[in-house]
Amino acid sequence: MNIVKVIVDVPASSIDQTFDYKIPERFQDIIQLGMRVTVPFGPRKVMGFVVETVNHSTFGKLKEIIDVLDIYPVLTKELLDLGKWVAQQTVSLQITALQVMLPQVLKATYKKEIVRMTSATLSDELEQLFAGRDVITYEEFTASKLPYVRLSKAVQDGDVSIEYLVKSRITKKFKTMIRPARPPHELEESMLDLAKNAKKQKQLLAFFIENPEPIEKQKLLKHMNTSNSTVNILLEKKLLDSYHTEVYRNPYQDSEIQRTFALPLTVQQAKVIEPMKETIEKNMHDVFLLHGITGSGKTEVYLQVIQDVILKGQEAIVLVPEISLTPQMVRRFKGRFGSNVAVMHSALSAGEKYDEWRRIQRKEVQVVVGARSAIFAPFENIGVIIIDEEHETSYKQEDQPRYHARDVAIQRGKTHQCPVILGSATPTLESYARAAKGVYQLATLDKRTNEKALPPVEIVDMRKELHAGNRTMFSRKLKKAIIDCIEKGEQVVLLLNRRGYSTFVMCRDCGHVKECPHCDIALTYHKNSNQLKCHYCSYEEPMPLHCPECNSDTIRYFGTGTQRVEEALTQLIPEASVIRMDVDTTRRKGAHEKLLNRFANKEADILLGTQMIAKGLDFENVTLVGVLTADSMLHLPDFRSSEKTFQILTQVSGRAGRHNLNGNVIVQTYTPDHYSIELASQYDFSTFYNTEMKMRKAFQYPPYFFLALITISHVNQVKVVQATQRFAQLLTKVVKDETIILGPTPSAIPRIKDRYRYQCMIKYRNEPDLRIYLSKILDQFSNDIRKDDLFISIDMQPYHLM
DNA sequence: AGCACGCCGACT
DNA sequence: GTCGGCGTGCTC
Repeated sequence: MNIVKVIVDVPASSIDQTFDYKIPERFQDIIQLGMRVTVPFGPRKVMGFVVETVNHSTFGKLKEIIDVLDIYPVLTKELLDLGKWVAQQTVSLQITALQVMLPQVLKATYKKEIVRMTSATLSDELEQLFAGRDVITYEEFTASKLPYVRLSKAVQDGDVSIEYLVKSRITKKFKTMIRPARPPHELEESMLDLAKNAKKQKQLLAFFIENPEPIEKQKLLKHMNTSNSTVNILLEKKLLDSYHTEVYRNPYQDSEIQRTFALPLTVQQAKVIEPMKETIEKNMHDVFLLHGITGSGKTEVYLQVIQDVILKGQEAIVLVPEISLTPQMVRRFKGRFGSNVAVMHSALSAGEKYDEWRRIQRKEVQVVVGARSAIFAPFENIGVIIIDEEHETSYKQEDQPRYHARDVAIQRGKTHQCPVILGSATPTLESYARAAKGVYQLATLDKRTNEKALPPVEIVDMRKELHAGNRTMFSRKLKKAIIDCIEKGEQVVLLLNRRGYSTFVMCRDCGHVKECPHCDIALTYHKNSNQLKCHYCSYEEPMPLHCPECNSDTIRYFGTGTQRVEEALTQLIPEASVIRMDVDTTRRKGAHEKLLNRFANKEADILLGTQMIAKGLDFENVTLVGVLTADSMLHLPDFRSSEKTFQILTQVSGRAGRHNLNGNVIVQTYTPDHYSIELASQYDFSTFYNTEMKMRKAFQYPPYFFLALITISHVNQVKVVQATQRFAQLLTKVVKDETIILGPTPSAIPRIKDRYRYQCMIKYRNEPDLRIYLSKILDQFSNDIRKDDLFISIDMQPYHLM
């Protein structure tokens, strides 16, 4: 085995294959599958992953590996294979699929340097540039505006050389440890030799005689109430010894979390958990769809399943949507499994993520709780994979590789022969349909653990409010309920379903709406800065005083941002104190938790927010949940809009009356008869499922059809239309007759950053080779992509049709 | 993707 | 002759 096959870090479709390299003698015993290496690639030097070791190559003139970047492989054989699978499934590049499995710090960065190779005098220009140094950066050369030929000439003459550097961004954190340098009895002897007044030194030695184990310097100083100098004296006398050791950054201070133990299960929970445990016991793969209403104790089921897996010596992956990965949630897992848990969360710093990842890699933990990308945790003996809130759209990655964590989970479940548990109060139609067909095992929890009924939901018809002369965004009923609630000393959660709504600016005289000059989308008004901003590019401009069209001064902003609701709320109910949660108030790290803590401590009567307040929050004093505009997302051009509306209403309703107090839910809408709103108010999932399935069937959408979305963009509109047309035609030739190809149609946002966007939708039932067709067609466009700046994106099973 | 190489046209 | 611009082809 002296040859390796390497996937190099060059994201281009023509490079999406392995390249063979010889292993030089010095790396023979070191190199392993899944390690990162640097290799020569043309004139450059790039990072690559070793994906195979072989004895011979069909390629003639092999180059040698330059360097090995890892001591331990960063990817297992399983993950290498999984990377290939992900790339195939999502029609993306293998290198992108492998990169996404690793923490950011392991991604290589490249630098070029120009190194002086001779002591002889260089040309005047170069001497000036080097200014006495031996090495300059390539950027310095570019900035000097010297012709490139001067450099290439000097390289040819051997006067200078261009060095390609591959750097990694790893940072490690160290701490100083102190330990006795001699055995206790020798320390005791030394203690007698110390000066009489050396009280602190004696105390320190006494401490180490009692506790000979190494201790962190910081802790020692604090514990002994002494200073650095005392320790230093003892270090100099060689009585103590100090050394550095690496510390993992621990974003959650474990010690403060109280341990919890398995709760007694309800009859339903016990019944549901049985087949799961059996599957784990027998090392079998199966997919369970755990359909459990809010408060039915899904988490306890997860915890006890994981407990079994740990006892078996296996590992567990738990996926949680980004927004519900709150400290509350983390505490539940750390409380049960202590430091045996790693947490993977996007709010962690790059260094923290790397540390958590290494704890997994080194098998220092058996459980990982994390958002989407935690599905790639480098465990080797997985016993269960759990996906909580299975319906959450954040499990689908929006950029390449556009994978869905659920699909990856099932793939890994198959290789590890372990169960996958999908949990939700409102499963996706896709999953529920599979459960109905018997592909997944359906497990139902329809009783709450506290035996309390779900809070009653009241629908308020906002059209009637308007007719009755109420022009505010609060119905009379909701207003009264809020006041009553606050009077009783209880709290309110208000959901502003803002998607599809934003604060756009319109002239009341002529109806002119301010749009972004680079994107076909209305600008959004930001009150703090009094600026109009585009949410798709970085464009911004000051809020105009007069309409640019008719010069009228009646230009105003419309829509219901959380800021406006807050203002209206304080006007309507001045005595209420409000905490507002949206992207603006939660941008800062930790802000999210702070706001929630303030609300939990009853520092405010009302928590007002967007989607992010609908998930998993549990406040015992909340008895009223209000939804201001239930139907705001219903009119979006998205075939899942009914499903999403049903989900969010069900989720947020579950926030009321979770404990001793009884809850109430008020839902305001302009379309009270819509089935998603009506059925959500009755918590009737199965009727919703049946109704929605009929719609999906009629309109040929998932789960009856699979989707693939091709989006093509270019600055020239004609070119985009032509390219999209051609793509559709090429595809039509190869697919089955029953497969539907729609388009070219302009995308929902027809222009972003001055690029026109057209798309083509593929609806299919059975096209085993579709991905191959797509990549072949993509190859036919390679010239346009490379030279003409054409951009083509392929999204299999898209979530957003934009 | 990046880089070299080669050809061409423009400019000194 | 010198330089930049751009099309082409290659990367184990």
